[in-house]
Amino acid sequence: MTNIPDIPDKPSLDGIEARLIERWEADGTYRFDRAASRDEVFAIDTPPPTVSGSLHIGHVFSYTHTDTVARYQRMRGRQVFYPIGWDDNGLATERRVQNVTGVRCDPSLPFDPEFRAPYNGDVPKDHRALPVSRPNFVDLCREITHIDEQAFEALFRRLGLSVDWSLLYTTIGDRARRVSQRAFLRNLARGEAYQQDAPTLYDIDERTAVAQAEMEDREMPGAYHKLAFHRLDGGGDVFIATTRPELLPSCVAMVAHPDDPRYQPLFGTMVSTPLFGVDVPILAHPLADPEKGTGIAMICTFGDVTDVVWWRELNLPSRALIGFDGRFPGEVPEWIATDMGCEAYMQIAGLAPKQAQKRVVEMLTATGEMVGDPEPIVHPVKFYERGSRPLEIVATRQWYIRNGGRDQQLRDDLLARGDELTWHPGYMQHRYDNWVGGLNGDWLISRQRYFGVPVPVWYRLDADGNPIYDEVLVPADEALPVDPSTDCPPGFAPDQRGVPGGFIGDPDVMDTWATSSLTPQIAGEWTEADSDLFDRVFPMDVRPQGHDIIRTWLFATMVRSHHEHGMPPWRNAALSGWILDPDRKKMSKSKGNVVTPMHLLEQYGTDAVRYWAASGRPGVDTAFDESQMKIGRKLATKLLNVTKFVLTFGEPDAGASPTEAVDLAMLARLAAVADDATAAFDGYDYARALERTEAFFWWFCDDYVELVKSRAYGDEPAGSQQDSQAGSRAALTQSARAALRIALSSMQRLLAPFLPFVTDEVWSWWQNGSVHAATWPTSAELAAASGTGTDLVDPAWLEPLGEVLAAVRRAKTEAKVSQRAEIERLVVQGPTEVHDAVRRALADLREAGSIGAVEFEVADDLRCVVDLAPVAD
RNA sequence: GGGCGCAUAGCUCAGUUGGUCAGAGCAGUGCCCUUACAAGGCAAAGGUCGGGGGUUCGAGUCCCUCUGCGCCCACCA
Repeated sequence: MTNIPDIPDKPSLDGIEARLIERWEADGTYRFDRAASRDEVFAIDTPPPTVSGSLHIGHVFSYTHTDTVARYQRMRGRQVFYPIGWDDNGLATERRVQNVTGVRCDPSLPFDPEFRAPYNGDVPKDHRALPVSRPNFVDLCREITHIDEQAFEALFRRLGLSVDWSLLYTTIGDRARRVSQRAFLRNLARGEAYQQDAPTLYDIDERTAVAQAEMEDREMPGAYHKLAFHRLDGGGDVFIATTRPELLPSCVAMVAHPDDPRYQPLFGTMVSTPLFGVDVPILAHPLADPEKGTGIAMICTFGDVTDVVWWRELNLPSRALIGFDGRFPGEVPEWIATDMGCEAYMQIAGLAPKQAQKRVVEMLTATGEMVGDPEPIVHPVKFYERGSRPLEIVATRQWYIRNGGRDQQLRDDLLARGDELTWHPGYMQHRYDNWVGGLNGDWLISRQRYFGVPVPVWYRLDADGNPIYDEVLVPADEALPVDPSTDCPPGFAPDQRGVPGGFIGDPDVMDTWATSSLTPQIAGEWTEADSDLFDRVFPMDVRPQGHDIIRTWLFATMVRSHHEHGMPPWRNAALSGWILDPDRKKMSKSKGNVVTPMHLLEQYGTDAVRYWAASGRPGVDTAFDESQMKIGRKLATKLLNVTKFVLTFGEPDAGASPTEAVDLAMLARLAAVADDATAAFDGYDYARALERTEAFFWWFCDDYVELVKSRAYGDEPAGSQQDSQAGSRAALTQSARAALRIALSSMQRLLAPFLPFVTDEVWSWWQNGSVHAATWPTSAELAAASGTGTDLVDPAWLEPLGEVLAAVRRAKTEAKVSQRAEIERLVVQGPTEVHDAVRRALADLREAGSIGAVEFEVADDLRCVVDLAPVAD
């Protein structure tokens, strides 16, 4: 079982990371066995980090949590499927590439094989982005992400993640594109994916549609403008308050609540809009809020999401003006007929909303149709989460996947799927339920961007060369992945592209979530030729992720799995909290309070940083705290030293086993800790497992080892007092040495998920193989190893024993003498149970405390009287 | 407007079916070169468990309510 110990004279944590990372890789310590069956496997749906983002201490935090669970399950004997991927496609990457290289994509340009990016970082402020072709741009994206991915890999390896690096994938890679397109086409075939021409939230800077899940509200300054609409019956004016007077030319109606007595008489009558003189009806709808503004609103196509609802439910015409470029068209729209209206419109033609608003207000002021000054307010405005200007609503043709946002049955089904998961912590399910319950439309997956998985379809062109969007041409399955901008649909030749009667490729790519929602399928090699992996790993055991992306990643993955497999993609969802800076603000790049992780790993050692991370309980936001890392480093150092100490005694004799009460009690206490840690890990509560193990470990070092070290040395007992600890001195020594080693082995394994480096280092001093391939300790194992079967003594009596030991130390501390100082006489006052406890370990206690005589007195409470020996000088 | 979470020593946090549950670590203080560890060890001190009600023989622990902080969601003219 054991080697000859190979213990350094001066154990050190320095440099162990590099050495062990290399050994793990060479030995395949974390290699997944592809022959394992599903019930032998523990499968993890690892989050693929967005490599265009910055390396963040948050990565260290949450990935460590998952890694501790992976290591635990591996030691429990499961084949751990622990893949890793990089999420590299998508708009985030495009923006990073634009910022770093100083280019922008212009899909109308031809490919330039000689192209080189003008910059590599440090783009001057006054630089105007250089237009490049789509293929050139995509090449640049691939280059930049490759560099980013190497930095991520370096960090994740240094962090000691026990992922199987041979399973590495990227979301722009061939397999991910193939799986993503195949899943989409199957959604399409089943009617779960569809296209629709409808008002869509649109980012005019990025020139792409965005999904509900990607929107966020921001508090923005605005102002109520009170405008006069003129009743056609000559009954005077009707006043509305609006924050967007520039949308006046898009007004299609006015609306008030059906129960509002102020406006009931006007329902069905017409008014003329100020400035533009367009006649619009006054209508009733329950969404109108009598409390807001003047209680009556103008409906524009489209100012906000409510306008879309009104437009749809009241069957109103569309008078949309703001286009893809975010500007008003240069021509007067047909519905503005009056000379004055045309003149007014020309004042804002070609302008962006902000400038248009200024002009419109000036004109309204001039005509007297605006009452009073604008009243400043602060109100929430919808933004793309990565955007810098408010979203506009533009009518466009887009692809959607059904997610229950328009279908109560599907919504209920997906809510029920949420119930099938076990959530850690449980209250996180509320966020899922909340989100699914509040969806107001299907999932918009098409993006008018470039670096992503192409929507894998083409459209027939009619005799005039216009696309027939109802005639969707799909690729053959074996052709996947395809790029419709260069590949041809089945049955067509390249020269038919773009010509009447021919075809045209869909120009869009899919949202990055449309691909990352398939991580179980991508990592599991779903539908891939010659692979039976998927059936061995799906459904997966756990999805670990941040709680902030329940509405996006978790939900999207659930939607895809529900459609494709009719089941949840995992059994458990484990949510990590965020890292807060010491002032309890969320760390983010924009706040400038981000801590980069690599230097921390170098300064404190990986184990120490992992210790800090693992102290953060599941789902709980945790403050960044370097003092915790110092404690973690102390723990790792202590493990080095105590291992060295225990192993110094040499191997116990063959057949030796713990027999002494204090040794057996220590092991019994450890057995309870092992069971506690096991239960905690089974519930994904790694933090609790660590806390219990750590508490035991320090008690073991500070009390137990101090108590038995003299006996373990084999020293002759001091003094001649008859102790209750019977048996030959040699047998007592063997008992201590055996117990120390049994405990050491268990503690190294219990700490291995948290401190993978130092535990494997100390394990290698006396054991074969890696600690990470060793078996997780259990109470049954400890009972067997202690040679007593299950008959371990109740460790409760260790408590009063510890108190007596502390009392002895206290007396010496208060007397300001060394802990080695001799004690002439110790009187233990207390109940007889305390006497019994002390007697069970009397010899150990006397040697540990350098105690001469021990006397006992019966009392209600435990007290010790300590008579120090006279100082010798 | 709806929902969720948090509020325990100066700091970071444990306290899982209500009954040694008032704890740990850090910081601060004091002591000790003790043969595994001085980038260490030992110890003393620190809190009316956010406020107020209630249930109970008994409540950080359950219920109600209030306050503060944070987060998620919402159709925000």
